[in-house]
Amino acid sequence: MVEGLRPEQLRTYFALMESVSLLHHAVEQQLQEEGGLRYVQFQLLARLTDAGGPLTMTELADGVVYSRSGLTHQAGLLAKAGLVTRGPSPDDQRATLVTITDTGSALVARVMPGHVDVARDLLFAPLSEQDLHALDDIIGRVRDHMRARPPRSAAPRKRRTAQPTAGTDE
Amino acid sequence: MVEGLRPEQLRTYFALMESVSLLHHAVEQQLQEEGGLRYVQFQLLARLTDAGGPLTMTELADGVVYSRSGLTHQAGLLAKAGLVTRGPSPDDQRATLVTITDTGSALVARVMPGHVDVARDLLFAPLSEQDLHALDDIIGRVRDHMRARPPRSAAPRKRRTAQPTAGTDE
DNA sequence: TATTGTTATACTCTATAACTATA
DNA sequence: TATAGTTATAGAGTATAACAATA
Repeated sequence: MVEGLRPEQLRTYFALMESVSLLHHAVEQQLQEEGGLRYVQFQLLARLTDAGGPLTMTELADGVVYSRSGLTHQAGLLAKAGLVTRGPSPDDQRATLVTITDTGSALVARVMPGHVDVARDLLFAPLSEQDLHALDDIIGRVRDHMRARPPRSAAPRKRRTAQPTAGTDE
Repeated sequence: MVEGLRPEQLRTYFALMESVSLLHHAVEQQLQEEGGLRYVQFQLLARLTDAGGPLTMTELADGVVYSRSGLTHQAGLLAKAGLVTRGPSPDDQRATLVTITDTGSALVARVMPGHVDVARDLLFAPLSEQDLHALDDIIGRVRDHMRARPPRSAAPRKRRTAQPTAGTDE
C-alpha cells in the first residue's frame, strides 16, 4: 500500500514544514539574543518550570532530545551556566535529578515575553479566533498521535551513506 | 504592549513545535536510510524538480537555508554525489545555475514513496477530511505571512547575555 | 539482564568574515 | 557600490558505541 498523498496533502505538509522552520529559526534567534539559549535548552528549562520540581534525565528528555548523550550534553551546559543543578535521586540511585535554579527561573522569565512576541507575530498574527481553535484542536491531536507512535520502526537495518547516495538501489 | 499569549495559544504553539520536531526527525531518518539524504538536500532537489529547470543559488536558497555559505556547502555535496550540476548563467555572469541530473531525479523518485508514507502515517493519519482542509488553509496562510516577514529585525546588534556556554570558566 | 547516565569520539551543519568577480 | 558565490574556519549540536553503576 504505497498510496501517495493527494496534492493538497503534499502541499499542506510542505507548508507546515516550512512554516515551522521559519518559526523555529526566528525563535532560535530571539532566545540566543535575549538569553544566550538554544531552543532545546529553553525547552528543557520550560519543562522543568512546568513540572514544578526536579525531573530525572529520562523524564526531561522525552520529546525534546533524541539521544541520551545529547541530553547529558545540554544538561551539562545548563548546569555550567548555573541554570540547573544535578543531584542523585533518593528513589533510584541510578537516576539523576535535575532541578532548575532561581537563576534559571529568572532567565526563563526574562526571555519569555520576547519569545511569546515572536510566536504571536509570526504564527498567530494571520489567524482568526476560529483558526486558532481549529489549529489547537488539530495539532493537539497530531501531537498525541505522534507521541504514541513508536520511533518509526525498530531500526530494521542500517545504511551508512555519509554522502547522498546516487542512483539505483545497491 | 507586551500582551502575552493566552494559555490556549501557548499550548498550540508548543504542540506545533513538538509535532513538527517529531515529524522532522522521522523524515530525516527515512531520507537518510532510503537515500542518504538530509531533509535540506531533499528540499533542494524537490525545489529543482518543482521548478522544472535550473535555478540560481539565490533562488534555490529561499526559505530552505539561512546562509549563503550553507547553501554552497549543501550544493557542493549534491554535486559531488552527482545529483546536480552547476554552471554559469548566460544572463548574469555572477550567478551559478544549478540543474538537477537524471540521477538526482531518480533519487527523488525513489525516496518519495517512503517519504510520503511517513507524512501520512505521522501527520495525516489522525486527521479527518475536514481537518485536512482546515489545516491546509490555516498553515498556508501562516506560511505566506511568515515569508512576507522580514527576517525579524535587520540584525540591529548582536548581544550575548548569560549564555550557558560562557561565564564560569571550567 | 535491563536501565540510567556519562564519556569519548566522530561527523555534520551552520554561520561569520574575508575574498573574487561581475552589475 | 551592490550583488552572487565561494572559501576558510571556527563553533555547536547530535548520535553511536563503550562503559560504570544500580535495579
